[in-house]
Amino acid sequence: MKRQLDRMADTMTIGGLAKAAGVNVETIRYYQRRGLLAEPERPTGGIRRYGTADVARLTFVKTGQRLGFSLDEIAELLRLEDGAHCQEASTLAEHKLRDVREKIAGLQRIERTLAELVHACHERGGSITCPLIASLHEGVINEKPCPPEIETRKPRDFR
Amino acid sequence: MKRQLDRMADTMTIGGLAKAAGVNVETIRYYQRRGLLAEPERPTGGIRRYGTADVARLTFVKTGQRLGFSLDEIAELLRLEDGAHCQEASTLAEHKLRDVREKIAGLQRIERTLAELVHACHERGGSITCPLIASLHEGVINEKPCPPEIETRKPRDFR
DNA sequence: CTTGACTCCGTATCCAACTACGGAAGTAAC
DNA sequence: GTTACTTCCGTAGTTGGATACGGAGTCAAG
Repeated sequence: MKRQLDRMADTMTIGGLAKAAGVNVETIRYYQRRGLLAEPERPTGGIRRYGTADVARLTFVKTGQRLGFSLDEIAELLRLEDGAHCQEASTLAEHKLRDVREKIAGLQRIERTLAELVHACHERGGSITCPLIASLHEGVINEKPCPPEIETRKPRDFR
Repeated sequence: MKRQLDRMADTMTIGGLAKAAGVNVETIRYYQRRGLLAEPERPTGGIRRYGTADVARLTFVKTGQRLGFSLDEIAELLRLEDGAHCQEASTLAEHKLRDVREKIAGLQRIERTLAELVHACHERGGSITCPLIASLHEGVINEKPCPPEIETRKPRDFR
C-alpha cells in the first residue's frame, strides 16, 4: 500500500506534525523520549523534519490508547508492527480485552448499587435518614468484594 | 442508634484504628491532612486516641470510594452527613451514576472493537498482515469518537 | 533503665501521561 | 535587520491517592 512516499516528503516541522496528528508538540517530544517515535537527524544546528510515516506512527499510538492500551503496551505492539507477529499481538489484545471486561463488570456493580441508592432516596417516605448516607456508613457492598484484587495500575482514562 | 458510646471508648492508637478499619496508618494521616478525618487533641506531648466514630468515618470514606466517588466528593458527602440533605446527596450520586454509565459505555465500545479484532486475528486465512496491527495504523474507531470528551480526571481504580 | 514497638511530623516519592517553563538559537516575513 | 514565531533542550510541575522515610519523642514490658 505504501509507495515511495516514504522518503518523499519529510517536510513538516514538529509543529506541523503535531497539527497533522492532532497532538501537542510536547507530546511528540515526550513520545520521542519514551522511544515511541524516532527523532530524525537534524541538519547541523537546524530543525528536524517529519513526514507521513510519523503521522502514521502517532495515529497508531493514539488508536492504541483509545483501545485502552498503555504506552508500554503500545511500544510492544510497535515491536510487532511488521505484521508477522499476529499471534503475539492478538494475545496482547486478548489480555486487554479481559481487563476491559473486568473493568466493565466492576463498574456495573457500582452502577447497580448507585442506582438502587438513588432510587431509595427518591422513594423514602418521611424516613429521617438519607438512604445514601446511611449506606455509606454501613459499608454498602454490591456483593462480590473484588476477590484477590487484580491490580491494574492506573491506566489513565483513554482520550 | 448511637448511644453514649460516642464519648465512651476512645481507646485506639492510630495503629489500632488502621487495623480496625483495614487501612494503612499513613492513609489515616493523609485523610487527616485532607480534612476527611478529625485529629483528636493529643494530651500534651502524648499520643492521640481514636474510637468507633473514627472507624465509622473510615468505613464511610472507603465505601464511597468503592462507589467511585473521589475524596473531594466524599468530603462533600460528609458535609451532608447529618441525613437532612438527602436531596443534595442523591443529586451527587446521580451525577456519579451518569459518569459511571458513560464510562461503561466507553468501555463497551472498546470491548466490541477489541473483540472484533481478536476474532479477525484468529480468522485470518493466510492474509499477510495482522488485522490488529493494520487497524491501529488505520485508526480504528468504534463509531462515536467520544464527542466533546467528558474529562473525568483519573478517578483511581476503586479498591 | 534499656530495648523495642509504636507515634508524630514534615517532606519526599510513586504511578502514567502528559504539560509547562525558560533561555538560546534558528527561521520567516516584512 | 528587526520583529515575531518556532524549535530545541533540559528540567520541573500536574493530577489523585496514597506510600515511604527519617529523626525525635513516647510508652509499656522486662
